[in-house]
Formats: sequence, structure tokens, C-alpha cells
Amino acid sequence: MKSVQMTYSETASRILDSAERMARQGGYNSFSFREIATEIGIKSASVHYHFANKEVLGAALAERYTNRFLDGLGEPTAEDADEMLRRYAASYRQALIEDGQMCLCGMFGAEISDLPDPVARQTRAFFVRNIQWLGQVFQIKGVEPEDAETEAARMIAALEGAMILSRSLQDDTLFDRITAGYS
Amino acid sequence: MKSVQMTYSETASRILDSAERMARQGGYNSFSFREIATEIGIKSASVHYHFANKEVLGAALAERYTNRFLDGLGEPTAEDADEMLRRYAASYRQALIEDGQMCLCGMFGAEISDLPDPVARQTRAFFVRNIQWLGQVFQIKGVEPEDAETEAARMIAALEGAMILSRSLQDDTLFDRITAGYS
DNA sequence: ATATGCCTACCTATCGATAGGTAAATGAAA
DNA sequence: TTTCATTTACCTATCGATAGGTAGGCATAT
Repeated sequence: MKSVQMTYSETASRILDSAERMARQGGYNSFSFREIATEIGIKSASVHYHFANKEVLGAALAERYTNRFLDGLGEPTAEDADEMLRRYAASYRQALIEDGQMCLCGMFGAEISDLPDPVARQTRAFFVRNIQWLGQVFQIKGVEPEDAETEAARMIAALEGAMILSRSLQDDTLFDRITAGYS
Repeated sequence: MKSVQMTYSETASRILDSAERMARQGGYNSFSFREIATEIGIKSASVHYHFANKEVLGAALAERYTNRFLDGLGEPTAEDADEMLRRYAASYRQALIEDGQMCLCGMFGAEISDLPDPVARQTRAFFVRNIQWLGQVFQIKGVEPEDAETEAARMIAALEGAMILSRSLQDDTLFDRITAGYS
């Protein structure tokens, strides 16, 4: 595939880890240079050394998240489409239930009209690439090519929505019940 | 029904209108006393006269939104369940496409773990009451009582998720395609 | 005369961001 | 192999802007 994989220094990675955790709880406005710096034991000015400003950090966050997410999925293989769908749903389930966090791009997507353009673009890229990935799987399953991406978007919407409801109502079993059709 | 309908003065209503519009674009951190005040032509200190602090304002926002949303639906009637489902989906569609805004409680729900408790409680109330309302409709449709609320949650999740994807990808038709099964 | 609804004037805390500097590592040239 | 230049990765100190919030004054309407 394409996607030149960006590599980050140890410190840059820890900045991203910290920011991602905060962003996946409260969105774009919930991570700050100061709080990240305090958490990883450096000064906020040093965070700016690694990421010039907040929109650069935010975009890097979304980009790394997207790459990691798709890498975790692997390429859609030509057989066992149902198993790929199950694995796709399971990756959302793990984020919510095991990691206790929301989907970063679900958060960013909700507030996208208030985000700096570079962050919004990377957020869109997450959904575009996920729809393409899932669309291929649905085609393998036999869905008509012109319907495959709609079906893909429908499944992603269901998973993102299930995360929000399950999280809001503090009921992990709700996610499983809502998404039962995909498992 | 219950729910003593809170009434607000002219100014308080305009404060809520302004805050709601901002919150439905960027979430809880995207509305501020200063910006609301500027927009409606008073001083920020005067906003505090109507709403003592931000969590009170945020909770009032979610409460008014929930009441207005459910009032708009009316009571689930004993017949024409399919029409009620269509109207339910249409109210999300209108918010997104005609008003150009997200669901307030969808936004709050995404960031719920970072919200002050009173706001989180009202946000949960939105989902609880909506699940109950839709659950009744699904029972009318013939869904088993023990499955009705799961089915309800599944539909709400689909609608909330469809809003996020459609908004993120700036494609209004995507919402309609994703939710085609409900129209 | 008392309550309402707004004001001026301020506070503290925090935001993202910048200027200017330092110590240590690295790499090339003499 | 020592010298010099540059880069890396941080620091202190501070900036202007904005956040939520408060005390107290001043009209207007009852």
C-alpha cells in the first residue's frame, strides 16, 4: 500500500500517546500543551519543539491513529469476508471496552466544523479509508459494487453511534447488543 | 406526562439558543460566556445572572433540548408504528440537513466522561427517554418486549453515527443513504 | 422600597505560542 | 585527532488572549 509511515522519536511518541488519550475522552479542546508536558515530565515549550502548534499535533494524532487502525486490520483478503467484518467490529469493541476510550476520529468527526483544516482533513481521511476498506469486504461478501460503500458507511456509523450510547449510559453490554448483527 | 416544563425569560432563551448553536458545532468547550454575551448584545457578567455557572448552563441546555425533542415527537400512538419511526428518523435528518447542526446530546455523549456531572446526567436522560420512546414504537411494531429497547438503541446509534459521518464527509446524501432502512 | 436585569470593573487560572538560551551529541575539516 | 559548526532536545521566562467567575453599582418597574 501507499501511506509513508511517519516515525516519531521516543518523546514525540509519548506526546502523541498522552494527547490521544485526552482527545479520546473529551475531544480536540481537551488536550493542552501544558497538561501533556506535565504528564510526560517535560515543559510545554518543549512540546512545541516536537509539534510546532496545536493543529499540527492534532493532525499528527489523527494520522497516526488512522494508520495504526488500518494496519491493525490488514488488507481485506479474498475469502472469509464475515470473519473480516467480525474483526472490524471487534476493533471498535476493544477500544471502548478494553481500552475504555472512544474512537479518536469519531470524536473529531463530531466536532469537525470547529476543527482547524489540517485536523479536519485527516479526520475525513480516516472515514474515507475505512469506508474503502469495508466497502471491499462487502463486495467480497457479494454486495453490489454500487452499494458496498454505503453499506460500509452504515456499519461504521452503527459502530460509532454504539460507542457513544454505550459510553453515555455506562453500559458496556449495550455496545454488544447494538452491534450483535456484526458479531 | 411528567417533566415540569421549565420556562425561560426572553434573555435566558436567547442565551440558550446561542449556546446551543455553538455546542452543536463543537461540543461543551465550544461555547463561552463571553461569546454568548457578545452574540446577543449583553455583557458576560449578565449571562451569569441567568445561569450561575457553566455546568448549570450546560445542564439547562441538555434538558431543554431533550424536552423539545420529545415534545416534537409526541406520544407514541397505538397505530402506524412505521410512520412514527420515519418521523423519528426525520427529526435527526432535519437537524443535520436543514439546521446544519449535530444532535446536542450526541455531542455531549461523545465527550461525556469529561463533562460536569449535572451535564452528564441530563445527557444520559436524553438517551434513556429516547430509548423508551422508540422502544414503545418497536413493541407496537411487534418486536418482543425484551428486544424492543435494544432495537431502539440500535436505531439511535445508527442515526447519531450517520450524522457524524455525513457531517465529516460533508455529504448530506450520505445520511439518507445510511438511514435508508428507516425511511 | 424592593426585586429585577443589566452594567462596570475586576480576579485568577489557563490557553497556545514565542524569545532566547544551554548542554550534549554529531559531523566535517584541519 | 583535535577543532569548529551545527543540530538536538530541552530549559526559563514571558507574551497576549481568553476562560469562568465575582463584587458591587445603577436604573427601571412594581
